[in-house]
Amino acid sequence: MHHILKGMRFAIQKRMKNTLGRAGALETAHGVIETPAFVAVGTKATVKALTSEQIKEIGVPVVFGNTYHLYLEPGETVIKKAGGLGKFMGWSGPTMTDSGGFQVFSLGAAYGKTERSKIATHLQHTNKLENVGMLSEGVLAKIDEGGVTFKSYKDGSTHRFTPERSIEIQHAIGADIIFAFDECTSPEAPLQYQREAMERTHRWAERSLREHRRLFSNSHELENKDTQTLFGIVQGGRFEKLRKESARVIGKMELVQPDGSRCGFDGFGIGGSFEKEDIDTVLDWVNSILPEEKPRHLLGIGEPLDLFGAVENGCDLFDCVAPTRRARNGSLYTSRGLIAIENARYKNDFTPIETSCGCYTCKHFTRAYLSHLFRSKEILSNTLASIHNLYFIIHLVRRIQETILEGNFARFKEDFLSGYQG
RNA sequence: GCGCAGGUGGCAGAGUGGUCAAUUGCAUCAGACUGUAAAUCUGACGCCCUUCGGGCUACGCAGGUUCAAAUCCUGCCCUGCGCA
Repeated sequence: MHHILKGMRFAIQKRMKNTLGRAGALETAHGVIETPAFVAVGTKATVKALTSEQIKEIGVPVVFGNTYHLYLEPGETVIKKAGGLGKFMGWSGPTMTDSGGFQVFSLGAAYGKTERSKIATHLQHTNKLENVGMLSEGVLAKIDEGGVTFKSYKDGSTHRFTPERSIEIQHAIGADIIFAFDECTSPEAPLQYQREAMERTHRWAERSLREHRRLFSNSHELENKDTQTLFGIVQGGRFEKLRKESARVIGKMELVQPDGSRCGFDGFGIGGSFEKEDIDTVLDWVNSILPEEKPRHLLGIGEPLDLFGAVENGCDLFDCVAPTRRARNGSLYTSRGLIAIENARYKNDFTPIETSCGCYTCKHFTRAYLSHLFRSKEILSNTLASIHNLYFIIHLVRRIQETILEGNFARFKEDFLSGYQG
């Protein structure tokens, strides 16, 4: 039985002048994503504190689950039996899964570090390989050529991910867009290690692609498997030479199919670690090389101010835990910058978080109420704050998309930046 | 009235002669958070001086012992429990 692989349709509708930015539309089996778009992170098949009904109302275009976490619990077979990630969580829109590559970093090199951000602000570069922490005691992830051996952060049990296993799990989970298994390195990793890791990530990318195709050709279940698409991930840290090399290798990586046709990745993830100031530069290097007709997902970024630069430098999709995590920690977005809702000054502030905001929270509740919910640790605080923050960031990116189409992105950016204190 | 237990920083509650301006939790006041080990984490928290550091006042009240007391002694005040 031979299926024609539909592949993913991505249409660029408008390109910005003098930058790499563009607006487009990405078609999935569960709906069209207008890009640029912000992807809501739903690691464990839940956008924390929100129901699928709520995320739909907020306007979330895609939900981003995590292979490692879903594999640990409830296990991919449960999700497969449920009918896939979307059905499992009662979400009818598009879904994506991360490959588990980020956990190589957060459970490996970053494990136990007070500073475990992938965004470095005060980097102390080193040339010592041991700083990567790949083999040290207590670390929960160990990397070798074949894959990564993990210890569960939950019960300490040992598990192993290979590119093939990650893809197999992602097929079972069944998201519309899945990612190749990669290694996200520490921002502190030296050039030599970054090169090693990048080259390994390239070999893993090819194995991921091969396994993805193999599972398709072996599959007797039609379902919607032939609509699942795979993104390859560009790495290379903060090094120009590596980033460009990675973009070239991943961008043109292809397999020859048994029928003679060639297939590469359906889109690209841009991963890894950055110094805050370098993000735009790195994106410019990478996106000038990646095939422009395919979508690019900037992994794990970002904050409002990061998004403008990322869009101008050619990215189409973004996911970030910031809005939901910040929300749960009482840090709320406003057009003038973040506010810490628990601060004493909001105890008697009976205005909404943002008067002009159209979200459910702002339409019904005051800062004083939110402040009270957080201070008294009421569970509703998480939900109301998450609704607001997600709405804020999703609509910010939606405005970006609209203004690109309308041709006044530059104006919108200027207006936003003039008000927002980062 | 008698017996027993006890009075410590906003609260709870450690400490029971020096290393105590005093453990810890809560509360309070700030800060952090970027492919979620995160409803988490960090810091400050008697007063004064510029940070290091230094000075001052403190463990119910008043005296005392001692080189040295939140810690020992005496008296007083107060609280809880039990007995009359």
